[in-house]
Amino acid sequence: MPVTERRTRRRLALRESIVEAAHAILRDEGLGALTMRRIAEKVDYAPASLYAHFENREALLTELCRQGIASLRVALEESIAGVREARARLVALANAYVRFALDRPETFRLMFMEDGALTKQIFEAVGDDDGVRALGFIGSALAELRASGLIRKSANLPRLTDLVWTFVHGIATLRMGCPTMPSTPDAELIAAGIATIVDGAAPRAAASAHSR
Amino acid sequence: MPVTERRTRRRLALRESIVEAAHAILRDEGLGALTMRRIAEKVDYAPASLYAHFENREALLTELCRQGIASLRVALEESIAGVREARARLVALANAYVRFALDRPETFRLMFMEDGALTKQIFEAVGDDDGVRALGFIGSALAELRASGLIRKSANLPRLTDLVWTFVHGIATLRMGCPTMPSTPDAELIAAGIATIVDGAAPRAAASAHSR
DNA sequence: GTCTATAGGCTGATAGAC
DNA sequence: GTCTATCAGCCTATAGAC
Repeated sequence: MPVTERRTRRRLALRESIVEAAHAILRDEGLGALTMRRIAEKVDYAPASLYAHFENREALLTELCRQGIASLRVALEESIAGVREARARLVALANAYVRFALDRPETFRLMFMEDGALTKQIFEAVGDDDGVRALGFIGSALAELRASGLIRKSANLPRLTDLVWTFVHGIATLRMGCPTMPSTPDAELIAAGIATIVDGAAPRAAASAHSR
Repeated sequence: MPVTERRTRRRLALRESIVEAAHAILRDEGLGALTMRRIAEKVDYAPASLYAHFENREALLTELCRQGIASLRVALEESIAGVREARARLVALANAYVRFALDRPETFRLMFMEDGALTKQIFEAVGDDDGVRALGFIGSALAELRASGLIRKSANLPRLTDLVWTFVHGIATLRMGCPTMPSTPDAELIAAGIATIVDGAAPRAAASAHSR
């Protein structure tokens, strides 16, 4: 039945264009401006029509959140493509994370700073595909550092991962909420932070191998 | 003129009760529920009457923000009262900061996560009294560590302060936006983070004086 | 200073015709 | 599936009487 197939294709295309419009509004005008009416206007449909494609506003936000996580994963993945040294990869990941937050602040807000319950739910629903894998990049780099002897065998990898993540998340959120406050430039802060964390877990004798 | 004095006292008392009501709503129901109507209802006045005491809603939010910063300063100050060791003071400050964020999430949100412009303005307006001094506690503890030789003389103190602050802020914001995510318990994460940062700045030979 | 009344918006969501 | 019309509510802020 090629007729129904064409139909569902069209239907999906419309659904996608709704999400795209929502995405643009979120990016350009913020979450507060993201109303069903505004989206409808942008896709040139009546507001009521959107409810044939999304149960309600929250379902739409959930979809935006989902796509945001996928984007972040891609950005992180690209940031380490071709970077061979595990330590340099950590720095690249940190920079990409902060850049994502500053480039798409409203998306980042929606993903991580708005509603803890929603965020948790999304991360769980998305599962291994995107959410957890984003963190996995950090964990992998650290595991490689340990395997190559730059981090001591006894190091607590999950805790190191959490250290890196909270630190990087702190830069992103502080930059967003308090733009001028940490006066150290991002790149310098990131470099110093990663160096501190990695060196802090180095085998005793080689502790200052990379520090100045 | 004791008559006008009584009047201004009453006026101030009412103003304060408005702020208190607003504070309670913010704490219990969140920023979204903080409307002029809701506040008026709580203080048992007509909505329009509030405008005799605050120019508009934003002025009220600004006041809440101001008081939030003062509270945070007090919490930080109390956390280090009687703690003699500078290193232990850093840990106490970090714990107090995170605890404040989790105890009063909506206030913390308003102060640091909502509107960068507002936050910046408040911090500047408040001046040395509260805002900057809050950070000063961290800086002072680090300066003392340096003076006592636990941190090397060449250490970049402002950068170390930024490292500590962004790290701690990261724990707070991640806990709020993504409650279950960093699986390391707060206290452990804080202890590990502060230890890493302080030890990372220790004089070369004594680098692992405190680490296990 | 406090009130009532209201201007002048906005919102998410639904009923029911087509 | 899409529309129009609308429900039922919310909001900030102001005018003007008292």
